[in-house]
Amino acid sequence: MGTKERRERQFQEREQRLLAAARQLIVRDGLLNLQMAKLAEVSEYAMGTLYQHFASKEDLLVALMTESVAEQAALFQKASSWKASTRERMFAITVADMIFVQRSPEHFRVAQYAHCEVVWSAASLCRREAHFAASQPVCDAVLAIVNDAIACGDLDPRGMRPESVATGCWSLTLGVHNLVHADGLLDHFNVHTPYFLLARHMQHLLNGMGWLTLIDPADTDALEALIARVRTEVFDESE
Amino acid sequence: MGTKERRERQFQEREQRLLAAARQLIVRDGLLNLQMAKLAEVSEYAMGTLYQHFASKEDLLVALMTESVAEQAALFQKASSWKASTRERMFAITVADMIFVQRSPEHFRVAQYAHCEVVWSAASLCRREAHFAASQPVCDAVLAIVNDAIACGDLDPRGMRPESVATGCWSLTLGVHNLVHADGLLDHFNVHTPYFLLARHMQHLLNGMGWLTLIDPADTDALEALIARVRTEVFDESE
DNA sequence: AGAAAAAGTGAATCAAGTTCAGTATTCGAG
DNA sequence: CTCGAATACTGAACTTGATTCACTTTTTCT
Repeated sequence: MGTKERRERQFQEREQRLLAAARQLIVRDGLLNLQMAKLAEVSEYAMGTLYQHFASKEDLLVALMTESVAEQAALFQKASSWKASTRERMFAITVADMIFVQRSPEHFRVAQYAHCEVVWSAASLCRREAHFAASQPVCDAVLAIVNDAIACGDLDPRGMRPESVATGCWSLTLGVHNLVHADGLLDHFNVHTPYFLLARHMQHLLNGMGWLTLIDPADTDALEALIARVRTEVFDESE
Repeated sequence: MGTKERRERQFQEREQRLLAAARQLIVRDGLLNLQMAKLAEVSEYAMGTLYQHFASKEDLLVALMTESVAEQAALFQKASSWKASTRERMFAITVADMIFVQRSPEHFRVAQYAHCEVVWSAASLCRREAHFAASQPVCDAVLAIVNDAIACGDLDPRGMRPESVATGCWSLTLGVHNLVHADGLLDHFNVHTPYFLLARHMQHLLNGMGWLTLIDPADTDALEALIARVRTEVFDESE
């Protein structure tokens, strides 16, 4: 009989509901004010029940981040399998990230926090492993593009392994996310459209690697147009 | 009489001793295990005395980060005022960062954590302002190079403000720091010399911006040599 | 010297995460 | 359908560690 299976499924469903409730609380009150007791209250479960799902508060945060990463992976997949040149597909990854940040504004704050030693090491091993597993498709989507580019001659890696190529793009993106989320840092520094700037610097980086077809990063109109095109063509987004 | 002044000076000295003790505790036991009670014990002051200096534990962490930033600023100054081409000076900033991470391995973990909303917003306003103030020389050192490069024609910003140029380099660097400190992420991703890779990607980025004199990032021997040269020539480091 | 002010102390308080003994529900055999 | 076992759920009690504040000690200044 499927009793066991049904139980398992209901357990998973509840976990999703808990995560959704936690996410809502974070969006509403901020990460700082997330409390297990409040989560228990709004989700209408007892404390003990929460702890059936999450070994600790930190565990919950890692789970939350992992859930978001699955969404990110879906966007990256779309970018990766777009029928376009490898250079355009790589750029589409950056656009995917821009869209992701827009759709899940809380994700990056959670991820930044959850990646800190303090939180990460307090999460259970299996959550951490699940997070790695969920991140794999994200990596794969990017690596597929890099490999295609090398295979078709768009990119001469000149001794770099595909992972090393990808790490450059990844770092640049991650760095911008960090700056954006560090309080009023960028305002203080007079940078007001960080993600457009990311797009431009990504083009600098790709040009610098010699990834064909080179484009002119200074042509901001063309860059805007490209972003808009990717948004509609790959992600069915208007605006 | 200088009673007030002496008091003030002794208070500052004690604060430095407290920060040093906290840093030692973090290095020894990890950020996770930093406890105010332990700090009180090793520094031989009472709890209440600690709280004369730091409004909260978070406040202490921000203070710790600010202290490190001053050290970073000193390294960046050296790089910025090096008598060399603007391109070389800009690259020296990256090397300064590599040295900084080496010298203060705990800094980045603390900074990553302290920049999270959870910690940052729990620190006192004046600590946060002090942190901005301490960061200013770091920004200035980089901006000076960008401005010089524009002035002497090494770099055509093509519509970017100097801050935007700097933000690209900053993001790339910050992103690498993040990846390095995210547990076993890079190992898992098969990247084993992240800071050398950073150097290479920085050259890609600078080349991509058209920052003269262009160099060949694929010539890893030359890159190693350049790093070594900057280390000895600018920072009096052997090895 | 001695009163007032300032600085220092650490036990008590408080907040929030975590546990677990007790209660309720579900399951499956008879 | 009933009942005992197994499983799940509950929330009050416990624990940990940050923070406070009534009290003590030291310093200052007349």
